[in-house]
Amino acid sequence: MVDITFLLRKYGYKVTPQRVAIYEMLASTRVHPSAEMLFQTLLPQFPAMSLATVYKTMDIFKTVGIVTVINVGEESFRYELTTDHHPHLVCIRCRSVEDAIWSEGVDYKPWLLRQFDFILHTQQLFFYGICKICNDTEVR
Amino acid sequence: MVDITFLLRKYGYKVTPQRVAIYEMLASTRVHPSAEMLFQTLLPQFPAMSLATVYKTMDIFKTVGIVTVINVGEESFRYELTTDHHPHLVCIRCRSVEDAIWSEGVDYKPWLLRQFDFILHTQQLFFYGICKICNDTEVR
DNA sequence: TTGCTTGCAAAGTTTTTGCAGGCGC
DNA sequence: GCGCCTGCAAAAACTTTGCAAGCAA
Repeated sequence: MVDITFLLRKYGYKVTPQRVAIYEMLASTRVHPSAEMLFQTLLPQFPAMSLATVYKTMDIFKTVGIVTVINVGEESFRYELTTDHHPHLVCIRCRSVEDAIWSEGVDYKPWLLRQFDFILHTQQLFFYGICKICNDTEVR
Repeated sequence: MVDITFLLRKYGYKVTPQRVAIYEMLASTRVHPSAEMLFQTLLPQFPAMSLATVYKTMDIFKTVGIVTVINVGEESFRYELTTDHHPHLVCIRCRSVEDAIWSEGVDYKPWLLRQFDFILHTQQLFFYGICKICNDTEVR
């Protein structure tokens, strides 16, 4: 957990209610919201809020490094607070995106360097399939 | 290698020069082109061609299963002919996307089912970093 | 007060859709 | 000849940008 107020100031950005609210929104959800989802969720709290503010805030959060952008093949991007690397489980039926715990994660860095002279910075693993809930509620 | 003529007919689609050319384009490159790249490359051959045709053809190819869509975090999607699963090496400097040979690939299917009740259909692994060429030509 | 931020609106990108003429079969 | 395809243009969806007023510091 990051002190968003401290972090923004540290990088020379001003602390505004919108930015704090967007951060708290991201910190309290596991759905990997899109800009539109964030916007809709915050609208009751900030009736005059603009989508542009969400995008501009995402830019700052990306710059500061606390937000990671993911794209699971939809039209729009989704955002999550940056954490240790973990794969995403994307349900091809309900479009949910969940985090997978990656304790048995493989370190591909040496392999990539040896085989392809490729210097690994980050990685994104997406698994597409049917999630537990969809499988349970399947029409049989 | 697929007989695109046969395949299109099999699914009730007509065989047009554009569709064949797009297929051959995909079969002869390793750059994972976007719709725009395909369009620009085919323009000399089909001066009247439209981007819409590229998109419509991609739809058909997806339906038929010979094209896989990948998104490495850019604004636009990239396309490749469907093959066995393999990770993609995305260079964060030159934006190139290369295939990695995945002989030592791990089968995550049992693990995902056991840990998350998740039924794996497909997967996408992206490794982001610096490719060999960029590393060699780096300004030191 | 200073100047970064916001919200609005307009513009920019990428992709989709509708339609009339054209071509595969 | 029939009906799917193409190319064009318009539209849709998402994101970015410019600007005037507002707020953080």
